[in-house]
Formats: sequence, C-alpha cells, structure tokens
Amino acid sequence: MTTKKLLLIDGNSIAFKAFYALINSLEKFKNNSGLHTSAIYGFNRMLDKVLEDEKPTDVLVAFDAGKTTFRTKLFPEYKGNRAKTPTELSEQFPFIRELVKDRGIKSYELPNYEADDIIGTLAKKAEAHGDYQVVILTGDRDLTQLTSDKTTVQVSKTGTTALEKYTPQYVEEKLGVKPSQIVDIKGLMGDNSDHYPGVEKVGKITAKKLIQQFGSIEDVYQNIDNISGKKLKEHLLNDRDKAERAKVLATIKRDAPVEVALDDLAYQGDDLDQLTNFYEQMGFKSFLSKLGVNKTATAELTSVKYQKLTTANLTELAQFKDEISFYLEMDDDNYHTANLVGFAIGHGDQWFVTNEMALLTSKPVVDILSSSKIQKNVFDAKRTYVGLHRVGIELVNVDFDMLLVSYLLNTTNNSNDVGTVAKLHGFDNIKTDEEVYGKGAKKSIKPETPEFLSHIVHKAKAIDQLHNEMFEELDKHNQTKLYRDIEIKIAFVLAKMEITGIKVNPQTLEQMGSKFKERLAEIEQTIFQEAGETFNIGSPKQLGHILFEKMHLPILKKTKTGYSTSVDVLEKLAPDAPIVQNVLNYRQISKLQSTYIDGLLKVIHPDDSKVHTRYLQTLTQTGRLSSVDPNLQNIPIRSEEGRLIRQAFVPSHNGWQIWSSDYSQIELRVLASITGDANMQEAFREGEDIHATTARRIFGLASNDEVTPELRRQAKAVNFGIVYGISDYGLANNTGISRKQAHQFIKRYFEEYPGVKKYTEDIVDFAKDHGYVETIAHRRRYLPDIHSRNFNLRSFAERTAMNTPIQGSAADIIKIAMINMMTALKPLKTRMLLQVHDELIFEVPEDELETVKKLIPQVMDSAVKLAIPLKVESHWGKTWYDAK
DNA sequence: AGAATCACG
DNA sequence: ACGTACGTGATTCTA
Repeated sequence: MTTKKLLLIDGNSIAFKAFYALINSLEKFKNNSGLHTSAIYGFNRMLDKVLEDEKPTDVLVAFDAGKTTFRTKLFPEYKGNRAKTPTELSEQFPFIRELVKDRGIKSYELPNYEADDIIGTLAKKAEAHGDYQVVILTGDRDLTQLTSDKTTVQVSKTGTTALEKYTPQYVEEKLGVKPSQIVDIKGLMGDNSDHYPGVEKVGKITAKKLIQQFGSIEDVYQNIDNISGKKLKEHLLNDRDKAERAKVLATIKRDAPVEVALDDLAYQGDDLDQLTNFYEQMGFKSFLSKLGVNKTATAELTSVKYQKLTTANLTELAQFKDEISFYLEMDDDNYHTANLVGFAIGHGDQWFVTNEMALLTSKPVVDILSSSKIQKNVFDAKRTYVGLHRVGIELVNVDFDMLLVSYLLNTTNNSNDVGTVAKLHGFDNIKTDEEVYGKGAKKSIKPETPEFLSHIVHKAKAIDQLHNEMFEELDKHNQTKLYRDIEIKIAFVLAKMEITGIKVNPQTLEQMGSKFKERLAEIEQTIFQEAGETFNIGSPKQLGHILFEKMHLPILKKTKTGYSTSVDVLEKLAPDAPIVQNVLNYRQISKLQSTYIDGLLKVIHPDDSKVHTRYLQTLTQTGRLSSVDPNLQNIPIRSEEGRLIRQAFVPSHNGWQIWSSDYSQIELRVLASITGDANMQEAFREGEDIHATTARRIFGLASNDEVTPELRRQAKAVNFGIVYGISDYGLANNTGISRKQAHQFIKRYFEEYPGVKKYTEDIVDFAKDHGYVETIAHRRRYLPDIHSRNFNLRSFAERTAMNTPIQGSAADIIKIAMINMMTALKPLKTRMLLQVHDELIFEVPEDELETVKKLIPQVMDSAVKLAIPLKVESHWGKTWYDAK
C-alpha cells in the first residue's frame, strides 16, 4: 500500500511547451518592467492543474543544468541542430525558478545531466522505496520509457492544459511495445529532433516490427540471420554502432549522482507572501485572485456616479473635509499655455465634474484646493500646480501624485496618461486620452459632451481608488522616503522655477541671427563652388552623393540608409578636401540658427520676455530631469560661437546678476563613495585633480612626474568610460586609441582602483538577482535584459547596471539640494531659475551677492553626506555667458 | 514616423 | 564570436 505520491516535473520541457502554446499572444504577456511572462504564466497554469488533479505529497521540478552533458561527450552533435532558445523565453527561466520556490516546491539541476536523468533516477529510488506512487509531468514523449506499475507519465499536449497519461497498458496499446522497449525502437530509428542517427532506412514501422519480433536491439543482432530482406539486413549490419549508440543516448539514466533525497521533496504548499509579491510583479491578476488576495477586485473601477457641478450644487463640496481627488484637464501638454477645459473633484462615491471654468475659482473649490487640512490626490502635481497658479489658486497639501508614484515604482513603462497608468496598476476599464480625444492632427477635445465629463471624472476616480494600493507598493519598494522627502517636494520647487522663468533678450538673438544668416550665405556659396553644383547641404543624402560619389572621398562609416556624414567622419576627411571643413562650419552655424536663435525666439513670451521651460520629472530612466519647450539643458557652451547664445539669457531686473553653481566631478565622487574604493576616495579627500591622479596611476608615473595634457585627456576618457560601464571597444572607439591599448588602460585602472572593479562585478550580480538596480535614495531601474541571451541587449543592461546608480545618485543629490535651496532662499530676493543636471542657475540682486556666495555652495555641498566631500564651484556675471 | 545629426550633462 | 560607451531634446530630411 503506497502512502506517498511523488510528482516529478520536467521544468525545461514544460516551460518550452507553455511558451510555444502562447507564442501568438507573446506580446500580451508582459509585465510592468517589460519582461515577457507567457511561459511563467503557462507553467503556473500547468502546476495548478497537476497539483489539483494529483494532490501529490512530494514534488520536485528538475531543470537542465546546461548544454554539455554526458550525452554530448558521447556524441558531440547531440541536440546539435537545436535552434537557440529565444530571448523571450530564456529571460523567463529565472522567474520560473522563483515561481517554483514560492509555490513551496523544490527544484534541482545537476551538471552533466538532463532533467530526464534526474527524474529517472528519483523515480527509480521512489519505486525501490515501496511507499511511493510516482507521477511524471513532461512535454517530452521520451520520458514514457519510465512508465511502470508504480509510475505514470503525463505528457502535456501542445496548446492546451490537457494531458496524455501513459500507463504500461497505454504504452502497449499506443506503441505496441513495452515501456522498456521504447529505447530499442529509438535506437534503431534514431532521433531527428535530438540530432542522432539510427539505422539507415529504418523508421518507426520497421523498428517497431523488429522489436516486437525479437525483443531488443541486442536480440535483433543475435538473430540477424533470421531477418528477411537483404537490404534491411545490410543496413542493420552497417549501422550497428549507430544503433547501439542511439540506444544509449535515448536511455534515461537511472543512477545519476543526484544529491537530493526523497525525504527532501515534501510539498510545502504556497508561500503566500512571496507568491503574492511574485504575482504582483508579474501582473498575474487571475492567479492573485485565486490566492484570495483579491487586491485588484477592490481596485476595479465600476460605473462612476457623478453630478455635473453647477452654481446650484457648489455648496455640496463642503462635505469634503479630509481628502479629495482632483483632476484638471487641459487641451495641450504645455500647461503654461494650454487652455483649462474642465475639472473633476470628489472622493469615494461622491463626484462632481464640469467644463465651466468659472467654477474653478469659486470659493468652495478654492477653499478645498488651497486648504492645508484637506489632502489632495492628483495626477501630475507640478502640472496641476502650474495650471491652478495661472488662475490665482495655490494648490496646497498634495499627498498622492499618481504619476510620480507610478514613475518611482517603475520607470520603464511610465506614461503621462491617467488611463495608461491606471491600466498598469490593474484598472482595465478606463480609457486613455488618445481613445477619447484622438491623436495628432485629429485630436479634439469637446468639453461640452457627456463623454468628456465622464472621462475626466473617471480619471479622478482612478486616482482616488489607486491611491492606497500604490502607496503600499511604494512602501514595499522602500521608496516612501524617496517620494515624500524628494519627489513630491521637488515637483513644487520645479513648478515655481518654471513659473519664474528666465529672461531672454530677443534683440541679442536677432542680432546674432542676422550675422549667422550672412555667414551661412557666404559658406553656402563657397560649398557650391567647391562642389561644382548647388544642392541641399542639410540633406545627408545629397551631401553624401557629393562627397563620396562625385568627389570620391573615402567612405569611413555607413548608416542604415547610406553614407554617414557625421562630425567624427567629416573631421577625419577635412584634410582631404576644403569643402569638408566648410560643411562642418555650415552645419554648426545652421544648428545654432535653427535650434537656438529661431527656436528660442519662438518660445519667448512677449509679455514678460521670458522663457518658461517644462521639466519632465517622470521621463528619464535614471532620475534625472529633462527639459522641453524649450530645452534649457542643452544651451551651447563647448564652442565659443555657440556659447555666445548665453549672452541673451539675462536677469529679469536691472543690475541683477546671473549666478551659476555646479558640482565638480559629482559622478566620480559618487562613484568613489559607493564603490568604497580607498584610492579614489583618497584622491578626492586630498583635493587632487582626479584625472591627473588617474593618469599617474594607470600610466605608472612617479609622483613628481609631470602629467602631460595628452595623458590627462586619456585618463579623463577612461574615468568617463568607467562611469558609463566601460568596454575596451567602446573606449577605443571614443578616444581613437587601439582596442588593445584600451584594454590595457582598463586593466590598469581596475588594478589601481580595485574597489571600482569589485563594484562593477557586484552591481551586475545584484541586477541579475533582483532584476533592478538602485540609487542612494532607492530610486529603482528595472533591467529585464540582464538575462538576455542576446549579447547586445545583455551587455547594454550590464553597462546600465553600472551607470544608473552613479548617474541616478547624482540626480538624487542635486534634487535634495534644490529642495533645501528653495527653503534657504525664502528670506531673499534671489531666485533659482534653472537646473542643468549638476548645475544650478540663479538670478541675484547686487545686494545679496555676498550672502549667496556662501549660502548657495553651502546648501549644495551639504545636501547629502557621502564618504568624501562634495565640491561646488560658482561663477556669476551680467549674463549667463558671463557667469563663467 | 523614423533616421540622422548635433546641442548639453 | 558576438559588436557598444551613459542620460537627454530639437531640427531637418526622407520615406
């Protein structure tokens, strides 16, 4: 009498089956971080079914350990024609293992053996033990050879969860032989999919006939003279080696050196906490609800009952005393200039919505929005703040910003659209703006329609309902402080900076513009003469034709579509033909003209002569800001001609100064701090020139040797390379040294800065284990490609793993500094105007210059406490150009 | 709409 | 062997 039931699962083959069963909906199975989840999903569905059907007492999932096994040693071509496992599947394997663990199931793999052999060995042990009944779950018919009185083999059929159950009787009915004879049949016929041959011209039918007649391969050869058919006999004799080898290859090992004991395999059942987390991470709603942890059910948005807000029911708003959710709709992304077209306000099941914008400034509405007692839930606090500010309302006490929280939880798939974000967090039935308003030229908002009112009230309700759940997520990620102490605060700091704006003198730009125009006309004529014809210099295609087809200059680089004519190529070609230098000059000036002269002139507000950029707070993957409409983070500085553009950026009051303070080497200081590298930290503590010190170290100079500018330049490139997640190829490409030399530099670098080397290794391991990396403030970036089989994708993810904590921590630091700065500047007239990643720009009245000289650097360098000090450098002058 | 180019940190 | 530096935005050309 058996008391125990052992379930043995062939992990790889079930994962493959699951993956190919769902191949047509591959892209529908993706989680927040872009990971494909189809095989994980299918695998779990299969687990559910078999656990339910079989109710095992003990379970093990066996995995293949790697490509090489004793079979490949015996026959190197074994499985040699298998296509590479697609990335979309291989990236899922680590998660399938995690799933198995969270479901309370042991897994095992054994180098040199396939999962089959582990299963065969354990099944044999269990049969010998006597107390066990064994069930094997696989996608591979080969395992049916293990069928016995005590062991059934269940093979999953493609495309369904249905299983084909093999008992000894079923094997005989279906195959006409005993389970133990399956390997003899395979020996004679070989196996195409595993890529090993048997006997020539012997297929399924002949093999079966022979084995039925004689019993085994050995018996066939014993009785070789009794075989009818001259050709058959000849083939059998010729391929005897192959047949015997094929039988060995097909035979599952039943005595593999498996280290797990039967006692270790008790089925523990689901680890609810872990499994809930896992399902949430995967976005498995149906599995979550099966667990009874039905979080999404509460989040599901049903029909929203709402009233149209009018002067008549305005007083009903007084019912909201503690908390409201609010959505302000605008007809364009640029909230500095867009029209306000409607708003929705409410909480729980009380909702009000309107397109009558006069009601926004009515007392009951203003009282709520500017109340410090009533908490506000919004989507995009900065946008909402600026929008309300334009009608004279100050938004106070924002608790939940759904856009920000969603971004912090996962930067990858973040969106500015409530509907899209809501979908990411479990709401299925909310429309996106694009669905309601259309897109591109066809976009049209019709504020008077019921559809419009319904849409924005749904958005507000989604914010209201997701608020607790998303805060819980944030807490689980250990990101609550990041949100409350940094992100929500910086939103208002940025809002104020954007509203303040920076004054740009249009006359300065126009004067520069007319000079550029003349220069462009001159250079254009020269280029046409040199080319012998007129053409569009701005067209890479036409320019390529002139340079490479007509003038036959050497083709150094190609793009997808033709010849590359980028700066690095043209600089190399410049000595060959004078036209090239002229093209470079033309390019440079036309860039300045179109982007910075014409571009800026277009966005100067005529009333205050200022530009009001928008900082995108939820876009970058590292936590940096970006700046649009206009982008004030890429105003020229590197070339003197371009730098002149900065003369147009001036203080908004006469006699004031433009002030600029920047962190010196912030990324390398962060690197020194988080890697803990003693040598690099020493350099910063001693106030050394880090690039010179690096040069001394990697080039092995004595302490009194002079570091030539060239050596310093090379060392600087290596320092940068390290921050970007270096490779010899990349370094070589970017600095013009040979790859071999680059390799040598990096080797020396890691010898001199061993802490940095260890960090680069550790951080990649961390990313592989956790699927993400973090900054000092727990900002997270998911890196699903870290598991990719595709070298490019994986390498990119590895470099990102190294770079993101550096770049992102630097971003954290300046954000903290900005928040502190806003407070520190409260008693002053000095205003913070711009942020350019490691630099802050201010306008300062003359009489506060002495104060800010100390104050601004002090606030910046005390933002965080690192292992080494932060250094701040400041410059000021009557224009941005002069602040140098 | 996407590619190429070039502006910044 | 594989083939690349990290993070952005604006403009222009081209399909």
